[in-house]
Amino acid sequence: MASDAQPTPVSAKQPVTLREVAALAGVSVATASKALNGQGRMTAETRTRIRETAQRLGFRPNSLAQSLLRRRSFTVGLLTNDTYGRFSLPLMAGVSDALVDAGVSVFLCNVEDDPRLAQLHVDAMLDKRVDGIIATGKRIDRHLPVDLANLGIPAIYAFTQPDPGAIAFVSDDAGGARLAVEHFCRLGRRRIAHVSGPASFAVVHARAEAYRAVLAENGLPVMEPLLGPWSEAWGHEAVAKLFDGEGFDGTREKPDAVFCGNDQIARGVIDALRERGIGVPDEVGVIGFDNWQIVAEATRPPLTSVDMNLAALGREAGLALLSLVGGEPALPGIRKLPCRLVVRQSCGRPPDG
Amino acid sequence: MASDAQPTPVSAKQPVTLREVAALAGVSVATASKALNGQGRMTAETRTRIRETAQRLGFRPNSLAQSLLRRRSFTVGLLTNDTYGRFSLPLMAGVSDALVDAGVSVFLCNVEDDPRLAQLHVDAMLDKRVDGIIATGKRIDRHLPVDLANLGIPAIYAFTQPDPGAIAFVSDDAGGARLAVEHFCRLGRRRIAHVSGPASFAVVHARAEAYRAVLAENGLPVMEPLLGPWSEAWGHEAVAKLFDGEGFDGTREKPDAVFCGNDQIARGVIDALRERGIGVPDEVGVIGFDNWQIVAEATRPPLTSVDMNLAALGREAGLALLSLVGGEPALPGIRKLPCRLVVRQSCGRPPDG
DNA sequence: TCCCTCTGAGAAAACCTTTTCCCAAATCGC
DNA sequence: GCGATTTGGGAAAAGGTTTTCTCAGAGGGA
Repeated sequence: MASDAQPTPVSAKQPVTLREVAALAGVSVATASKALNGQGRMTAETRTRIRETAQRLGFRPNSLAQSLLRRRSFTVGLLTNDTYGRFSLPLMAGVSDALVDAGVSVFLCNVEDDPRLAQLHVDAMLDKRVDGIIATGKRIDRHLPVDLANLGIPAIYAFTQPDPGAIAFVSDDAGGARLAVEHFCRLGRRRIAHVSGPASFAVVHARAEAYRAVLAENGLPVMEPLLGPWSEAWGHEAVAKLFDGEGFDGTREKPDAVFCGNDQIARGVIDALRERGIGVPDEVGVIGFDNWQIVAEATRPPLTSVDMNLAALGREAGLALLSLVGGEPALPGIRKLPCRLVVRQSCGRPPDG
Repeated sequence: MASDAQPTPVSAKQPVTLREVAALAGVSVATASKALNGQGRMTAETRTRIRETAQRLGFRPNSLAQSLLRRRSFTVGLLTNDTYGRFSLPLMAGVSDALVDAGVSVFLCNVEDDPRLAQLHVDAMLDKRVDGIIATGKRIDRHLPVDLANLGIPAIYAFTQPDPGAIAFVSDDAGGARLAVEHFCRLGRRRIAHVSGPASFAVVHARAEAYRAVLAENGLPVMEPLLGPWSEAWGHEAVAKLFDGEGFDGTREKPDAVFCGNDQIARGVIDALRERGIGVPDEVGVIGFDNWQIVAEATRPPLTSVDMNLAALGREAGLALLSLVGGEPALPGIRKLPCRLVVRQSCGRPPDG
């Protein structure tokens, strides 16, 4: 059939087994296995002959058989309830990146918020003997609808509420807010407002706390954060409240900076300011949160925003799971990963730029 | 240890094997297997005793062992190069949905546009004996950087360029464009412009063709489509060209409708029209493409848009792969799935609404 | 020459389940 | 009561790999 000096292996319809390699090389499967894995003792000649035979046949070991024997499948499950969201994408990419380098494949499990579906997926993962599970979500303060605590395999939580005693990676929202507000301070802004999302989100409070703290540290007036939906429309509305209302801190002064809870709100704020003829960033600086690139770059002017480094967060989670699977001990707890400020043009330039 | 009338099985650290079930039930593994699978012949009493034992121990068969034996892993690989995009998400969710119902798990393979990475993933899938592969992308007219043709397992393409002789599911872009333009016609719009993406995209031409065809069928003037980047900024620019330029079809008449190649362009168009004081939808109707919900709902007024039904497309792809894996024959070729028009407020109400 | 040690390689068990074949006991027909 | 069939259940192979144990032969020392 195939010429016997074939350089590239034919991709066989039926995968070639170790037994076939061994037969063709004239040795036992045991010897063939050892030759290919660098184990055992044999003549160099035997080893290379077996290796060449394997190469020629395009032999690749059956992972299923290996996994069965080793009790390690080099596979993990990735649970998410953020199917349509933009948070899970970079997160998943980060996880996947970290794992593919270690030869570990990732099962994608979209569980929505359905406990039945979640349990279905978890059971399937367990049956397929995944080495571990990573749980990710769209909200830091919400549980996935399934318990991952006593599965007998390690679990890591990323950007979702962990079970007690587990290991979780989340963004440092307070730190991110600090980054934004301190940047405004450095730029000389004095009346910094905060427009954020619904009070039911934990991150809203974390960011608001940090906002207050930084202003206090800098001796600047604090305006009670304006809370509403995570939408452009709310950004518009908030501008009306900020600029038609009582003004800042009881005085009649208007804000010269707005720190927004996400980029959609920021987009609404910027559009509303423009419609009022208020210059951004000259009269009012705006900073968003999430660094949703496609939105941040489409605002006029392009939006400065806090990036949660979700891909990096995913990487960390992946690496942590790997080390857990490898048997290394790790302390439970929540690890907050720093955000970074992506400066574009909506906040103004540094004075000594 | 555990009380022997335990209703919910303890999730054992070490998964319990069939051998243990058999031992506890006082039968051989063969009998135990047959009892649980409804095979073989035995007393009803024996069968229920074995089943209850399995239940009590929380026995779940090891998929690895089953797969090894059956030569079927109930697992498929999902290749994508659209990590950060919004197209792959609904697509992947659709695929996942279709497969999870059949008890099939999905390996997520993010290959970017890196042939090395793609080959790495494909090899890993093959080693893990996936039953099939689904290839998805962010562009209908681009290949994934790897050849899926002679792998010995079935492959289905969804929203990406297939290998010749393969089965692919794509959106019917021409049909989608038809939907939009015909809707404008029904609403009585007479001077319908088309602002779309770069000429390097196949869909741009498909949609432009359909645009021309519908206008011709209705005896309406055709304006050469305006091509540019897929961005809001281009939408702004295009409005300038449309409303400052020569006007429609050589006359000085301005468009009363704009069909846009995606929702971002449409958003730019609507914003630009508002800034010029041109009423949407009263003076000019606007329809977008992609139905990117978060954008479409944030425009003022909310954007009517063509939806490619990507989740349904993913479902179809998943089901097709399943039937291929099941051994059912299928004709190669490209299946175009219909789009649907999601009517919001940017296009105006039907005359006899 | 004899005994011991090393070397190269194979046999077999293990991982866990499914399935085919087989066997002993029980039942049936007459 | 005897041969034929059915019934209930077990033994073993298969799936592909890894690893431990074993063993035959070769070489070395005395």
